[in-house]
Amino acid sequence: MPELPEVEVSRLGLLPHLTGQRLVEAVFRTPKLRHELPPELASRLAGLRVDTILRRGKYLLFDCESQHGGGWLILHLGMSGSLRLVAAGTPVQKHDHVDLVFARTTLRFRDPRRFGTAVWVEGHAVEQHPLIAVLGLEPLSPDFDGDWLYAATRQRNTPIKPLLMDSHLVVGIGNIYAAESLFQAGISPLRAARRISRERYRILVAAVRSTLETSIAAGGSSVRDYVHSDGGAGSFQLSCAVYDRHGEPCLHCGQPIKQIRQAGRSTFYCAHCQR
DNA sequence: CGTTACCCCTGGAGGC
DNA sequence: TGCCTCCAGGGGTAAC
Repeated sequence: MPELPEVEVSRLGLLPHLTGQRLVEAVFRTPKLRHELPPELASRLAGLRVDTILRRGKYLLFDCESQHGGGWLILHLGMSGSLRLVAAGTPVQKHDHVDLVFARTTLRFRDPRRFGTAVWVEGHAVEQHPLIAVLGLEPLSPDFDGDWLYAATRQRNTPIKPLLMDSHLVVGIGNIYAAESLFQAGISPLRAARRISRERYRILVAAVRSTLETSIAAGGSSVRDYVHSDGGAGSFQLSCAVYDRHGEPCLHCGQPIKQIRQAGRSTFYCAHCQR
C-alpha cells in the first residue's frame, strides 16, 4: 500500500509529534520482519532522543541520539505496513509488531504481511548502510530530470515500466505511480527504454513529479487525521486514470484499459493513447 | 551485465 | 458456510 507519497506524508505527520522526544521504551513483538530483529535492539533504543526523521525512497530514517552516541532506526512499510500514533494503553491488535513508546504518545507499526522492516544502524553514516547506499536518485530532486534519465537508459533494452520501478535507478516509483506517470506521458509501458527520445523523457519526468506531488499534497491536508486516527492507509489514495481500471474506458479516448503482466507485476495502460 | 522468476507473508475476493 | 485459488501498492536474491 505505501508508495512514496504515503511515506512522505507519514514523515511529515510524525515530525511535529516526535522531534526532540525521548524514547521511553521500544517493544518488538515479532523476531523478524523482512530482517531479523535482534533481541538487544529494544534496550539499545530506550532513552534515545529522536532529533529528526528523514526519508530516502520509501525508507524512513529516524535520527536517534544521546550523550553516549546514537544511530539511525530505519523503517520500511513494505507492502502492507502502516504507522499510527496511539495513546498509551491502546490495545494491541494482530500484526502490531513494533511500539516506540514516548512520554506523550506511542508510534505503532502494523504490518500483516511483514514485508516491511526495522533496522538499527549504529553511528551516523546511515547513507552508507547497504539498504540505503544502493538507492538511486530521489524522483523529486532536481538531479532527476529528462536529460539524466535519457542518458541513464541508452544501453537499457528493458521495457520502461519495470525500469521506472527499479530503485537502483530512481527510488519511490511504485506500481501505481509507474502506470499513472506513463499514461500521463503517453508512453507505452512496453516500450524499450533506449527507444524513448530525450524530449519524451522530459515529459515523463514531469509526469512522475506531477503524480507524486499531487498525491503528497492530497495527503498533506489529512496528515493529522492520518497519523492520529485508525483511518486506513491509502485513505487519501488518488483516483487513478489507468491503475486497476482493466476493461474500463480510457479517460482520454474511451478505449478499454488493458492489463498485462510485466516482471511479475500487473501493468495497466491504454494501447491507443500510450505509444 | 541485463533481465526475469521466484520468494518472503497474510488477507481479501471470487469460484465452486 | 467452507475450501480452494489467485491476487495484492515492495524489494532482495538466484538463475538464465
